[in-house]
Amino acid sequence: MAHRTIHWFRKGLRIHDNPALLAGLDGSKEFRPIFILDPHFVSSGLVGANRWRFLLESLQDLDNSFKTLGSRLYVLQGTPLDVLPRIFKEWNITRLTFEMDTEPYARQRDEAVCQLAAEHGVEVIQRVSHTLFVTSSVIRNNGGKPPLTYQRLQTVLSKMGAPAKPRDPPTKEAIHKCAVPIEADHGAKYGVPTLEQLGVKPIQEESLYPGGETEALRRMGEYLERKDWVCKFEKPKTQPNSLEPSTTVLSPYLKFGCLSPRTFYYGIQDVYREKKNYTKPPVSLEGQLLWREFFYTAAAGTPNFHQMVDNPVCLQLPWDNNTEFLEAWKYGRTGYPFIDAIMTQLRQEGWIHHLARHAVACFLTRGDLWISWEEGEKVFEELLLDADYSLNAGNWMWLSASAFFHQYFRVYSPIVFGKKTDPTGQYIKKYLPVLKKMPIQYIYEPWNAPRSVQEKAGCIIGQDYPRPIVDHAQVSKRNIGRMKEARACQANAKSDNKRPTEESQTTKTKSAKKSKKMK
DNA sequence: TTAACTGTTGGAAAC
DNA sequence: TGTTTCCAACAGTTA
Repeated sequence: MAHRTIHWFRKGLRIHDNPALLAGLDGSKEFRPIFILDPHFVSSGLVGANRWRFLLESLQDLDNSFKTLGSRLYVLQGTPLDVLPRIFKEWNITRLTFEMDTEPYARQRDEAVCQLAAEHGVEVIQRVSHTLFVTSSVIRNNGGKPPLTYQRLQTVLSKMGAPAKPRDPPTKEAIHKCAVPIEADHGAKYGVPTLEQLGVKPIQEESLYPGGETEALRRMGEYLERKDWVCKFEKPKTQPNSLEPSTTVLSPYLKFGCLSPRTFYYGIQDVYREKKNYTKPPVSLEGQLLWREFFYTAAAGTPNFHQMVDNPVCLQLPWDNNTEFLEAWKYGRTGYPFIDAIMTQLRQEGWIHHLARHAVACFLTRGDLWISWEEGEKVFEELLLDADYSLNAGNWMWLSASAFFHQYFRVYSPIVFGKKTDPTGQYIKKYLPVLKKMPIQYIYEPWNAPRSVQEKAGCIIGQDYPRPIVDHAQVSKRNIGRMKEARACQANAKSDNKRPTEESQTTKTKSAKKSKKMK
């Protein structure tokens, strides 16, 4: 039987290595690729202008690809649960294909969609291609629990063999034989909307990192050509504050699935095969893809991964509520130029280096402001082009020493850390032009500049640029103490919970004595 | 010539 | 994928 199929793009905005798309084309007499855009989502403020633009550019690129293959992308406006039943009927659909998504929101949505499809007699095909491995298989191979250390993940993966090889994009013939003829008013009815049409005001005039599969593959190719660089890549040695990115900036493309992780993975393997020596995970380029896999697997196997409460892997901490501090951090007004420059780059460009994320995340949470990592998670979710449920939550827990990472006394200094790779503060001057004339010996701590120096630099601290909102030396010390206390408290609670079962033979008074001793 | 002093470096430990 | 402090070792300087 020949199908009338729609392939539903959500992530996976690409035609290369797209097994669900290929499955949709197979055995179809009618085929339409769709994307569902919910305009109500625009006003939610959850997605910043830069990422909206990235998405629209990616859709435009997808539409162009289908054009050359003899079809078009159908962009439909509304919610999936409204749009899908309508087009099931209108187009007489018999089959729906899409890429598997492990995020809780997506799972819930897809479950409802599967039910809807069943009601309409529509067959559903899902394929995994957003991660290197099938997260549920990794979890199964680890005894039903997600690996919670990188080492453990590597052990489990070593038993699972290599990731599946990427699939070729569909041929023109494969599409041609089932593409529905495009109507003259396709653009008006199903075209990709512009930013203006969505009512989104751009932050930058042009995209520093344009969205789309074409740009993703170009960018990947550009970096893979630098074979020495690929083989010598060590993430901790790359710079958080270089004027141009010191890493690939492929993360937004992986987030939206403009680039297949498997295509990138095998691209890296090809380079390694040519050279004798190359770096190894976790610091290598391949290792970065495995970090992504690590957090995807952890998130897929942990309830409430994006929040502290009812999240079994997350340390429970008594964070402060402090709107004033949070706003200062969010808008780059902490008075620490290194922190403020990073937050400015994030807002303007939608991408900051991994270690820059470390610096500002540590500052917001356990280092300085003692504000919940969930607040930072929300800000990153809005502003990052590569904002990704699993990686965002996982890394925020890591940096706040709430999960995965526990050496809470390792605190980044908002003054010292940036100096190592940018002693003259070029990065700060680029993003905070108000400090352009500040002499380099004061650029990381301008409040120490004598009044005459501030005047000469045209930047009075407390007037043209804020005074530091906290004294790092003071608050970081206090926060380490709070962290120590919270961890001791939790350790006690844990052993108290365990005791009755462990010592079921002994009397209650004995265990009470013991718990007193421990304090 | 050398003991005493100063400053730098690097490694370990503490936070 | 931290930073600071402390101390020993060492080199250079001084009286």
